[in-house]
Amino acid sequence: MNSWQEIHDEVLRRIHTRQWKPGDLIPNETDLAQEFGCARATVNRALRTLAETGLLDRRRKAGTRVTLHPVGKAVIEIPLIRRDIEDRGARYGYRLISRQIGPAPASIRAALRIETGTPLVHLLACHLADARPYLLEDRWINPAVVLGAETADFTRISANEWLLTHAPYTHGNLTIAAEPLPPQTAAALQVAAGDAGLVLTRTTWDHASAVTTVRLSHRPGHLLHSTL
Amino acid sequence: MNSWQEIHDEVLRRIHTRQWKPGDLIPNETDLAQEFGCARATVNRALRTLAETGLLDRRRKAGTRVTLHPVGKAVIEIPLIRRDIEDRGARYGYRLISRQIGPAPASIRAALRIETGTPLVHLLACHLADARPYLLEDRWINPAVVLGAETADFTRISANEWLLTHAPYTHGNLTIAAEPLPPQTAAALQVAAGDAGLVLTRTTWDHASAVTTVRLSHRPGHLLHSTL
DNA sequence: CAGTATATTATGTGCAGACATAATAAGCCA
DNA sequence: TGGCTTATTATGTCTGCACATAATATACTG
Repeated sequence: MNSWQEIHDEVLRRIHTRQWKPGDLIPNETDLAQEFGCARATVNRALRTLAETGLLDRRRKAGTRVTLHPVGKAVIEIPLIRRDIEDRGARYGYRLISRQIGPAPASIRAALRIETGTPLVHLLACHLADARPYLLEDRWINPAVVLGAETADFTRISANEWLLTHAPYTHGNLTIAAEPLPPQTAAALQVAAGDAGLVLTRTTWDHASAVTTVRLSHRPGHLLHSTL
Repeated sequence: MNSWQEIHDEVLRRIHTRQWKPGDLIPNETDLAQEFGCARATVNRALRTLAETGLLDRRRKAGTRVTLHPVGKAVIEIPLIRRDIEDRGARYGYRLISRQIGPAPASIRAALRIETGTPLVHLLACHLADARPYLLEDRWINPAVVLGAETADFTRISANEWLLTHAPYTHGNLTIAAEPLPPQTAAALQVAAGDAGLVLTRTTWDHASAVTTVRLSHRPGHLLHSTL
């Protein structure tokens, strides 16, 4: 027992078998290192990893205890839409519906924390799986931050793909909602208006500057999948 | 520059400023350690962390390169429902609607990979925020794995809460869908049938044994939030 | 020239020791 | 007793070194 993985698994076993119950204080790193016959750094790596997954609570001086109410963390991977579709075994297709440059409505300006009058690039595009509408991309790009956004040819390459290589971001946020699809969206997806669709809204930032905000509307029945 | 965080940030900066572009091979750990004036282990920690977030691709002997198409990873935290509601500043309430023990329908048996005839505990309960329905919990528990599930008093404590301290799990999965809420669900949530609701379905396992599967139906308009 | 054995190389990990840091406990003084 | 200072303790991290492991490049052999 001298690899951090083995120690990780052993500690996990003790938590699962309730040898160490939620709320319990577990032995300190030095003692565990002695028990397992390894260096303290090795124990540290194992416990740190478990703390990152939320199973352990660690505080200097206070010690390490088993988390009382662990919060499950589901990681949702958000791949390139092309990849997403191809990974499902379908042929990828893309069609630009509209492209405009001009001022944005208040809701978009608020999301991007941008001043009135700043012109944005607005794109509406449909991603197809086996020639059937798969999802609608409604995107606003801040050309003041993303150089070349005004001149890029979005009829050939999707903004989703173009931005990945032309507009790095430092952070962002994502909201997931179930919404009755509005008429225009439903029409583009070739479904009935008002059907329940999964809508992801994502806004990304480069430090303090808003890069882009996008609203991805999926067809009714679409599932988002993740492991715990 | 001798902490792994500083090195992490500096490497991140070089990726963001495109000093190192997607697909580029970056210097090896030994060289970076020399450049930054620190130990190789320190560089390793920084690069390993970046690789975990998906920004770097590392392979033995082949070296480290900037990921060509980084996959965004959104972490969705799934807290105890009580906490979720209380964190939103509302008063938590809970009401058990029904409790039955018996055989499960085929769809549930399939999800849990359980044989015909195995009796399961079936619960239907409503979680309230400020006395208003917040979400409906439709749960099936495998009492062969979860000791005490048949006798626990679910009128006082929600299964959501009880299981957390009585039924540890090793892994599980989660699917997120937008669905028109069926009449019974809508009635329990006091909304119109057919409205678009966000439905999370979660199944958890203890090694090879299914622990429980649950369907959480949110009120229309509910948002799931996450950072990138 | 094809196929296999061997060397090389970059990352992955372990160890012992040291110091840093945060949080608590103990001691002290008014 | 209340509030401040000081010791103690567990985790956090860095260093220098060693060896393990995987993937690739090179040399060799039939």
